[in-house]
Amino acid sequence: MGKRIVKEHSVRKNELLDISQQLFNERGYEATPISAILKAAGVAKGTFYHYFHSKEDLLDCLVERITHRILEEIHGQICQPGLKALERLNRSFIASARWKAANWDSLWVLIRPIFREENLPLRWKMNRRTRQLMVPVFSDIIQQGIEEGVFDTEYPEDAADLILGLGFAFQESGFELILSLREHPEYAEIIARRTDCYKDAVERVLGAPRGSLTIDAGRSLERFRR
Amino acid sequence: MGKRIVKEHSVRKNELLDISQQLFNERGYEATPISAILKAAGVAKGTFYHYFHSKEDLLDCLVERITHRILEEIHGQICQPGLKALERLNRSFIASARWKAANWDSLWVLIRPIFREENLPLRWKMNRRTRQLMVPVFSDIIQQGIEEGVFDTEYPEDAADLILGLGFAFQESGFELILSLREHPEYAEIIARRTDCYKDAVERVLGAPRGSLTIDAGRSLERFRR
DNA sequence: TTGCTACCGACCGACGGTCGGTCTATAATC
DNA sequence: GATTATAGACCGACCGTCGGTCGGTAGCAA
Repeated sequence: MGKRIVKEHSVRKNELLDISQQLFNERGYEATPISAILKAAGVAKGTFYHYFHSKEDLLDCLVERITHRILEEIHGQICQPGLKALERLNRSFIASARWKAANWDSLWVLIRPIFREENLPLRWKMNRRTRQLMVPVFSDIIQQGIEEGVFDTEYPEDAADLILGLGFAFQESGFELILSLREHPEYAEIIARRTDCYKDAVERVLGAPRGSLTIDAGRSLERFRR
Repeated sequence: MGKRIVKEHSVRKNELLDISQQLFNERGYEATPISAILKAAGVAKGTFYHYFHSKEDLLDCLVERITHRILEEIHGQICQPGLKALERLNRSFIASARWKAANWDSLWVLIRPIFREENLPLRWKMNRRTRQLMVPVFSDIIQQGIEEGVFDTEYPEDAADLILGLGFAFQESGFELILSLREHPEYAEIIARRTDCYKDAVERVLGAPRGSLTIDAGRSLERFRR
């Protein structure tokens, strides 16, 4: 008979989310049985289902939490009035990169499995949700940029969606390279080139002047090399 | 005691692949237990594992088969010598669309679940593999286009990858719209606009002249309306 | 005392995967 | 041509694990 420890609803829920996130990072979503979460949390099966309808519901909650944190990070950076569109766009790239860097730091050893195939559902849901949340933001920036005369595109909203899609596509193909960076250090060059290409593509899609954007994957890549 | 029907290796394997593909289309990959495949094929558990290492191995085989069929379709269209780069690119878009149209026709009623979330693994693997197979093809075309002076980009290979990624991103965001086309016929306009936007984006990324590409999602969309 | 909610854990059906073994078509041997 | 040997196609009972259920219990507040 396990001892009964009562906690406030939100406390326990966040506890379960924390543990799940960590385990998913370590082993992957599908490879992590609920039982492992229960054991790590010191909680019974029924308790889990008191907080989540299903395993997938847990994943959804996790995605919601993570994406909102990212969004807040970005919002904080670009919401100051008086910023030019280009500056806001660049800042959002930086904020996103910084968030990733911060989290990758705390995870580091655990990070690799995230990119491995088994975490596809998590990554996909995150991308999807991020897109939903970010399209209005980007759309707004692009609109502003058009008015400022630095961007040239017909439909800001669609352009926003395309850019985000482009980002994820870049990310996906980049992961494979990043993962094999240890065995093939020369890939670093390819990644750098590809990032440049991505930056260029975004500029072109937005009709922005060449070199007006700043995207550095370099920083966050350094730590993968060792 | 089931009767024992012996067939040639490749025959039985393709039979299993056909049945699996259909069932996956109908119910989704995860929601289709191996037992259902066995029942539909009139075959025992052991037989299945005689042909496939695991359920995921089956999925991989399926993806391999499908992607190669698409690639053949495209290859057949663009391999004729004497074609200009623009023509080859446009033809590959058309071939891809035609292949989809042909297959969507034969499935039609069954198509919706393919786009639903549960078939993510299949779609993702298909995209990934398609990208691997298509990058050299596109890269080649882009290289030719640069030499012909119609394209302007620094790294053909990276551009090819980005374009393909862009296509999948476009696809992903488009699916949601397509699925809700019945309830909201007005979305057709949005889809058309977005397709135009996508076409424009590809042109820009390639540095191709405006309006030089032809991508019609319209045709294949018509049948979704009813 | 009552009632609400966090919590428990035995239990279930379904699923992916294993395994020892059987049947059959073809080739080798006499 | 009959007999035996070999390979591999095929079988289905069985297993461990997983996601999910359910009837009930402990703690706390009114």
